[in-house]
Amino acid sequence: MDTLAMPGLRYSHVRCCSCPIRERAVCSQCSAEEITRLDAIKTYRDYDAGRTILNAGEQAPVVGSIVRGVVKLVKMLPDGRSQMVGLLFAGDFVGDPSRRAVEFEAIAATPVTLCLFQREPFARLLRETPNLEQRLLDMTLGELDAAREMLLTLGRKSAREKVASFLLSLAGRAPMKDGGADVALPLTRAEIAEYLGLTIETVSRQMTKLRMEGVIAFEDPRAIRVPSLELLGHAAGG
Amino acid sequence: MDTLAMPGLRYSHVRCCSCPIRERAVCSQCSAEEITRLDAIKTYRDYDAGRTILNAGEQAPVVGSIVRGVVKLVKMLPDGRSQMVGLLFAGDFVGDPSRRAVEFEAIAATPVTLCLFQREPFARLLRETPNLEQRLLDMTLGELDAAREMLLTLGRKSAREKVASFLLSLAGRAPMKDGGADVALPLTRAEIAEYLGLTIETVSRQMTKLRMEGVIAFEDPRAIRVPSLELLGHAAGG
DNA sequence: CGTAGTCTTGATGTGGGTCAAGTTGCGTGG
DNA sequence: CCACGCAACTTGACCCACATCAAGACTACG
Repeated sequence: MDTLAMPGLRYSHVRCCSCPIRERAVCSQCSAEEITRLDAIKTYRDYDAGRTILNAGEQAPVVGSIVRGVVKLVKMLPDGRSQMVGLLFAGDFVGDPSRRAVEFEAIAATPVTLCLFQREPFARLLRETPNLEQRLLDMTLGELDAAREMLLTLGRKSAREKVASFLLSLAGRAPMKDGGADVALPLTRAEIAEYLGLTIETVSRQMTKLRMEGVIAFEDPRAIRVPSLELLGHAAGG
Repeated sequence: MDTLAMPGLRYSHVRCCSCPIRERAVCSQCSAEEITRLDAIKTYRDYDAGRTILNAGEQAPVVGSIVRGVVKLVKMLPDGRSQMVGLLFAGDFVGDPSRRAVEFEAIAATPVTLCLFQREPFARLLRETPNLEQRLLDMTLGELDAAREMLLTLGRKSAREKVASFLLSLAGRAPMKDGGADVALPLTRAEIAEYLGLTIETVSRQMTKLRMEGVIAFEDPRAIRVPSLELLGHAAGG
């Protein structure tokens, strides 16, 4: 397969020791010897924003760690309605190493670099490497917690609280500057709506309202400043 | 502690080999020798319906398998709004063996029997027993899938579809009788509403409507008959 | 300079929440 | 045995938050 001929799908190589997610990815608890074994079966791959990484219903041929960028997990109903069911960042793990087929699409929301493993060899290594399996279990429990937090948000929060909650979760990852946070939004309004179970228009209106009230300030439509995390947290419903 | 003095909290003992969830619980992949080690640290405990098993915010002292009954996981907002974020059945695992504090309450929705382990000894055994850890990872991935399915339901489905989806998921566990399913509802209307992000009244109205249309039939308020899973599936939005 | 994508804003409609009343079934006590 | 209280459930009337429909502003790009 001539990958150079495929737009938005490029390969590159990085040694694990200089990998930006070495400290927090699924491999973070591995010994030097274990890292060597992982190194032997890994591939780096780049995806353009919008590109599909895994298809719903298929048994994914690969799993991997996000080295850079944001990946969204999207579920669809037969009539076309869609709901984002996960949002993954650098260090997070994509795919299911057991035989199970994923029941959602994984799509690059921004330009993404993955550290990919063939599913089968990785699953075998997983079984032989407790450090790897323990870390994956821990990360999966973390994902489960995050999904449950989203259930509360989708089930019980108002549109205003949903938008504030989303911005707050991003602010938690953003660089702080004199008491506030500068947040670059990795998602379009349509994607935020898809994430929060709302429409584009409602998201836009709530962001405008939060801006009017001074809870957030806009640099441009895709970048906000949060002067007080506490204030935003209050708008998020506690 | 004199447990006999505590109403709704009784101890009993069952040998693992005659345990009803031996084939599907977290211990299902364990060897006879590993089961012996689990047996040494396990306790059976009964809970009356409504009793709290784990408190939100606490580092749970125990984890365990559901031997019998239904456990609900509930998250609360500071102002009192609450959302069920999980519904667990016989064989399912309750609690987080890693140090993380659970961020929800686990409550017995029906009379429940748990096979309990002290968290620390179990976590240690987990690290030394790949069969146990692999099974727990697999079960956790299953829970994550279920949570993501609920995200789609809460985010995008109508009240009618939500109720139908809930009944359909129960029908999947219920005994079949000539093409249909007889479903005993383990939850009150209030709990169903808490699960689906609705109010009691809306749940009641949608159930009435589904009954009028012949999608379901009532034995009594807590038991329904589903003549056609396909019909119900259609009402659930596919 | 035109076209397309993103975002905002306004007008209107509706699904489901809120409030209120009533029914049913059950356990408790007279 | 019935009277009472309580919890679960149902049903109706009304209302509002958010969806829908529509239009327009802004930017990026060929």
